[in-house]
Amino acid sequence: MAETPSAARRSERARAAILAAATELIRELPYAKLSIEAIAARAGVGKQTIYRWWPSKGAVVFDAMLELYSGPEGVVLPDTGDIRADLRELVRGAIAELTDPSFEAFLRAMYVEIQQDPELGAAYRERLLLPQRAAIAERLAAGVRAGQLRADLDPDIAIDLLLGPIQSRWTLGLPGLTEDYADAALDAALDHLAP
Amino acid sequence: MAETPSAARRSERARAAILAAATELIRELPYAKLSIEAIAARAGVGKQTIYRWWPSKGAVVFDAMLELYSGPEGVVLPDTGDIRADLRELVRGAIAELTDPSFEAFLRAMYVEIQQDPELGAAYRERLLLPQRAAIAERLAAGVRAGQLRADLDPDIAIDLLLGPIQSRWTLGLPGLTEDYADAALDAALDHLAP
Amino acid sequence: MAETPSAARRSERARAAILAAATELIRELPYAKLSIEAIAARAGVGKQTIYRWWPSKGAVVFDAMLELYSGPEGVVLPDTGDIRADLRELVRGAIAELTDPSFEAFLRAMYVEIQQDPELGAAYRERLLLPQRAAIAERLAAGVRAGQLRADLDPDIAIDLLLGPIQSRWTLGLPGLTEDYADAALDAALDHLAP
Amino acid sequence: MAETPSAARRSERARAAILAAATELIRELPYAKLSIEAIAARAGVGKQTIYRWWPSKGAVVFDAMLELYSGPEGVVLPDTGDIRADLRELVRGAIAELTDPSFEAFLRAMYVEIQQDPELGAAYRERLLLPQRAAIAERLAAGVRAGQLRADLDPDIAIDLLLGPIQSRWTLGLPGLTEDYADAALDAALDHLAP
DNA sequence: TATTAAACGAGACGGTACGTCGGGTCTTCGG
DNA sequence: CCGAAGACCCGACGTACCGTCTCGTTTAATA
Repeated sequence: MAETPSAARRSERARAAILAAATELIRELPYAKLSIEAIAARAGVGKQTIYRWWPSKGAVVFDAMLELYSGPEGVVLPDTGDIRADLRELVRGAIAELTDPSFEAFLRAMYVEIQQDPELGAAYRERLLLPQRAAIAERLAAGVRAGQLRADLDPDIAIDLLLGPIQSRWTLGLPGLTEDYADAALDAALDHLAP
Repeated sequence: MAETPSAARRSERARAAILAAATELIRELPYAKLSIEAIAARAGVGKQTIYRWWPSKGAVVFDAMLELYSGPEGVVLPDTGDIRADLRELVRGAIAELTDPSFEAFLRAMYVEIQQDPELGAAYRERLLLPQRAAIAERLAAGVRAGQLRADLDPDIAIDLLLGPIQSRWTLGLPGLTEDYADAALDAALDHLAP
Repeated sequence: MAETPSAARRSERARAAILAAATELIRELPYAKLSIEAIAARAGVGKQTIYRWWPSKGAVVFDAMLELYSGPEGVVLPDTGDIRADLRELVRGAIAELTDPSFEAFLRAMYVEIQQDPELGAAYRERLLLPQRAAIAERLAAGVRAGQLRADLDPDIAIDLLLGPIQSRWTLGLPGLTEDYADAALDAALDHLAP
Repeated sequence: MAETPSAARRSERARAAILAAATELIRELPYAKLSIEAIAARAGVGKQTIYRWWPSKGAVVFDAMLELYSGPEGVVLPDTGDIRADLRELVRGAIAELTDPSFEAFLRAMYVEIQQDPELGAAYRERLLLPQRAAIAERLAAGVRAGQLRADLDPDIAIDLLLGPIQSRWTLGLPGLTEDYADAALDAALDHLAP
C-alpha cells in the first residue's frame, strides 16, 4: 500500500507519526471529516510527505489499520480438536472485533473505501481478508480430515455461511449482534457443515 | 427522508427534476465525485432548493433510489407452493439486483452512507430493508405452516443465512457472485431450514 | 421615489411599517448588511410588497430618510438681519447634522447609493439637495440686497465655499469636524462673500 | 493593505494578476457587481489566494488604485514661483482626475468603501489623502514665505477651501465641474488665502 | 569528513465544492 | 385584488480541502 519512491531514505519517524495521527483521528472524527490536511497537521508533517508515500486517504487508513494487526506470526486458528468450540471462538471473535469501538471505526472506514476504490479493495482482500479466510479454511480442512465435518465441504461456502450473516447484519446496522446471536448462527451453519 | 418545511408549497417539478438528476449522475460518476452542486445544475434548480428539502447528498440519493422501488403494491414474495423454487428465486434475484449496473451504483452509495450517517441508516432499514425482510419472513412462515420448513425456524437467522453470504461477498468485492453460487448457498442454507 | 402601481389600494400600514423598519435597521447594522429581506421581516411584510413600491434598497432608505425631514413647511433659512450670525447657524447646523448619530447612518448610506445609482442621485438632488441650496441662495440674495454681501456674488460658488469644506472632511473621514472648525471655515469663506 | 501571512513566499505573479484583473473589471462593471469571484476568475487565481492577502473587495480595489499612483517619487506640487498659477494647476488637476473615466470608477468605489469600512478609510487617508494634503501644505507654506499668501494661513482650512467645493460637487453629482468652475472656485478661495 | 541529493516541514498556489445568504420573481392563500 | 408568506432560480459569499508546487532545512549515503 506504499513505497513507490526510493524508500531507502524514507523517514521512519514521519511514517509512524502519520499512521499514529490517522489512528487517533479516525477515533475522534466521523470518517468523512477526516482530512489528509488534519492528519499532516496532527503528525507534524508536511502534506507532501503523505502524498509521497500514499495515494489516498484510504490507503493511509488501511496502513494504519494493518499496524494494529501486525502480529508477525500470521493468522492461525486454534485447533483444540473440538471443531464446534473452535468455530464458536471464531464467530464470537468476529462479533467482538466488529463491536470493539477501537476497531469499528477502522472497519467502517475500510468498507466505505472498498465500495469506491477498487485498488484499495484488492489490497484489503489480499493483505487481510484472504489470509484470514485461508486460515479458517485450513481449520475446516482439519475438521474434515478428523471426520467432524462433512467430507464434501466447500470451504468458500462454509466460510460465507459462518461469517456472512454476522457481517451483513453489521454492515446494515441491524441490531442484535450478541454472543447469543453468534451461537445461534453457528448452530444453524453447522446443520450444513456437519457430516 | 424529506418534508421538513411546510411541504404544501413544495414544487413537484423541482422535486422530480432533482431525483432524476441524481439518478442520472450516480450512474455517470463515481459516488465520491457526485456533488450537490452537480445535481442542482443538472436538475436546473438552485442549490438552496435541495438544501431546503434534504439534509445531505445521501438523503437525496436515497430518495432517488426509493423512487425506483416505488411499486405501490408493497413487497411480497411469490408463493408457488414449492419453497425451494421460491427461495431460489429470492437468492438469484438478490444477486441479479446487486449485479445490475443500474442498481449497483445506488446500493454501493447507500452502503457508504449507512456506515457514516446513522439517521440515513435508520431510514434505509425502516423504509427498505425491514419491509423486504418482513416479506421474506412471511413466505418462510407459510413454508413452516406447509411443513416444508422446520417448525422451530427463527426467521431472522434464516434470512441472514440465506442472504448474508451473498451480501457479504458483494460488499467485500469477492468474486464468484453467480447463479451457481446462489444455488450452492441456498442448498447449504436449506440444510438448516428444512425439517 | 415610489408610487408606480395603482397607489390607490396601497396599504398605508405596510408603507409606514417598512419605512420604520428601515429606519431602525439602518441604525443597528452596517449599511452593507442591511437587506431587503431583513426590512421585510422586521416590518412583518412580504418582500414583494417592498419590491412592488420601491425599485431598490436605496430607494426605501431614501424614503425613510425623507420621512425625517418631513416638516411640511419646506426649507427656509432664518433671517435675523445679521448675515454672519445666520450663516454661522447654517454651518454649525450642517456639522451637527452630519455628526448626529441618528442622521449620520442615513447620510452615509445615501452617499454610498448616490455613487452607484444615478436615478437615486437625481432624486436626492431634486428632493433634498437643491431645495436646501435654493433656501441658502435665497438668504444670500437677501444679504446681497442688504449690502452685507458682495454685489456680484455667485450663489453656487458661495454655497460650495460655505459647505464644501465641511462636507468633504466628513466624506473623507477627516477628524476635526467641530464648531470651532465651522467658525473658522465660515470666516475664511466670508473673505470672499463679504463686499 | 495586505501582507498578513509570511509574505515571503507570496507569489508576485498572482498579486499582479489580481490587481490587474480588479483594475480591468472596475472599469467594465458597476462597482456593486464587481465580485471577488470575478476578480479571481479573471486573474486565473483561486479565491483563497485573494482572501489570503486581502480582507475585503475594497482592500483589493484600494491596492489596485495605489498601483496607479505608484510613482516612486512621492507627491510634490510644482513651484513655479507663481502661487496662483500653481494652485490653478492643482484645482484643474483635481477636476481632471475626478473626471477621467479611468480614475473616476476607482474613486467612487473608494468613497463607497470609506463610508462603510473604517479600516479602509484609515488606510486611504494615511496612504493617499494625507500625503497629498501634506504636499499641498508644503507649497502653501512656500507661498507664505514668499509673501504671496497671508502670514497666518491655516493650511488645513486653506486646503479644504481649495478642494472642498470641487470634491463636494463631485460626490453629490452636481453638474458643472469644469475648468471655468475650477478657476472661479480658486478665485473665491484666494480672497481668503491672499495677504 | 565533506558533498550532495533525497526527503522533509511548511505553506502558497489553482481549483472544486461546501453550506449560507440575499436578490428579485413567482405562486398560493386569506381577508 | 392586495398583501403575508415563502418557495423558487440564481449568483456570490467566505471556508475547507484537494493535490501540486516551490521553498529553505535536515539527514544520511557516498566519495
